[in-house]
Amino acid sequence: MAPSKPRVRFAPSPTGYLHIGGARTALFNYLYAKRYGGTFILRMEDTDQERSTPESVQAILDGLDWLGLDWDEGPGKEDPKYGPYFQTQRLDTYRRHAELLISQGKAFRCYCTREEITQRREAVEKAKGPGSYKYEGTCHDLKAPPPGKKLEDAVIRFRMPSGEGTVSFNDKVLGTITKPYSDLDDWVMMRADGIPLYNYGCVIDDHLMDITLVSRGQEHINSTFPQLMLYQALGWTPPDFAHLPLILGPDREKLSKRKHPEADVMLHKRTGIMPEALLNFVIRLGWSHGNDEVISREQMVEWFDFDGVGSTSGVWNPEKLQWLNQQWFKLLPPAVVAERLVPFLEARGFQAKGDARLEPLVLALRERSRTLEEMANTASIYFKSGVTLDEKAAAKHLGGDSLNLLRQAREKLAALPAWTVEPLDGVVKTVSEAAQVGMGKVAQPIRVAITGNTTSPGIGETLLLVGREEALKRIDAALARGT
RNA sequence: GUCCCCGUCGUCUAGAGGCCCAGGACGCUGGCCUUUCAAGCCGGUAACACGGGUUCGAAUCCCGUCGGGGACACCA
Repeated sequence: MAPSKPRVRFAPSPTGYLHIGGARTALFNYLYAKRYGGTFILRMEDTDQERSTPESVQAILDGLDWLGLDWDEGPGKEDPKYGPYFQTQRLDTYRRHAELLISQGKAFRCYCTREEITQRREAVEKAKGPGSYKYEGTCHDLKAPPPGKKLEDAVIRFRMPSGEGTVSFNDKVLGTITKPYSDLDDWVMMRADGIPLYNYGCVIDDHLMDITLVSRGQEHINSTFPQLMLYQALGWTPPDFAHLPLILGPDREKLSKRKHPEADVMLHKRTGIMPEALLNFVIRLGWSHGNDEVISREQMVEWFDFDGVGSTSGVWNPEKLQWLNQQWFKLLPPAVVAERLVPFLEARGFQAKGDARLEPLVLALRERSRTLEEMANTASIYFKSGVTLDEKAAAKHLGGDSLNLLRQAREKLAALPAWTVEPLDGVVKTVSEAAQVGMGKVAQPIRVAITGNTTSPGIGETLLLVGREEALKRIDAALARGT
């Protein structure tokens, strides 16, 4: 059903970090391209001179890189046929097409100043009449600059066809959407300085780059109509469109950089969410495949299509994100998780790289942690020297009889030929059986002594992770403290 | 204000006229397991916005109401 070789794109404007909505748009486009053997293009819409920065370009590249969303064409992967993928490097092209449209009477130069337009708009809005402001057509039929104005002062406006008419398109997720000409007006395509505006540059590029399907957020639905008018004026066949449902913040408003810190993709990297989990979470916001929840990259590629995309906006759900992260802890090879954990450990001042305990540590903690940050936090007691005892825990488990049991366990532990899980756990068993008490009576004092607290992985595992020397040292400290 | 989109458990969703007095997942919660905490397993909680139609039959189709969101720039 899909075009045999779709060409899709992700076209962010580099005005800040890569945000979640953008990441999901990129994901969907990426998956669609992969699924149908097409091409995924990255195009930088850097025409906003005030806000675009090289740092933002880098931030977006870094974000996509972290998520593993690699592009086939774009910055660093130029294709000679399509030219540069930064809009500011394509200015000639926009100018050329604008001149063509002017010569055909499909666009015109407008000399109204920004101030004048703003004034008129405000007047209309104040009047509280029905409808919103529409350009009055002041410069519609000018053949030359009016007195006191120069050709270079003019912006270029699109000329809406006169008369009745409607524009419509069949959206791949929303179905047919129609709008009457009367809702549209002569919009600005290009500023006097030759910088194209979104609706203009976007169309020119999408067509010239042979884009077959434009998938973007639903906030762009209304801009599709003027864009369609442009395709028509240029005599070009428009691509297909697929408008994605929005992602909402906890306040149920569109997830935005301004109001929602969680909109920053890299924030999640910093808090220890893994890309597999973030992608998994984000794809389930607005797309589903039956009852599947935990979905791998391979399955996404195999299953994704726009017919699975829903039309209702989804609310950001941090609990589910964390749950998914834990699922991925358990799905990924321990070595991979360990590698990702290292920077978090190092940030806490531990020399973790190359430590042989890393993988056992992941194995022990992945069922008890939802983020790498959390894992690193609970891991810190295995890297520190010595331990601070929790008062309540010590009071409960390091008194009288418990101390005796701990002493017995300490002797057996010290005598062990091999410091591995089974014999370690065996000590708890032997000591408790000999003393005719439950295993908890023996395990808890040990646990408190070596971790300072009442909760940890299994005693054998914990002893192993702390290490023979350090464990005995901590037990001795606890023993000494009790006497 | 105008235009556009949307409306199934608190949240993400399955559902494309009878399989649904609505299924899964997160969360919350009861139990089991158990040397602690988790994890796991078993169970519970909770929804078709409302009102009219159409139909033998509607969460599914139509209309209206209400509610939510988005867009209305020489930003993208």
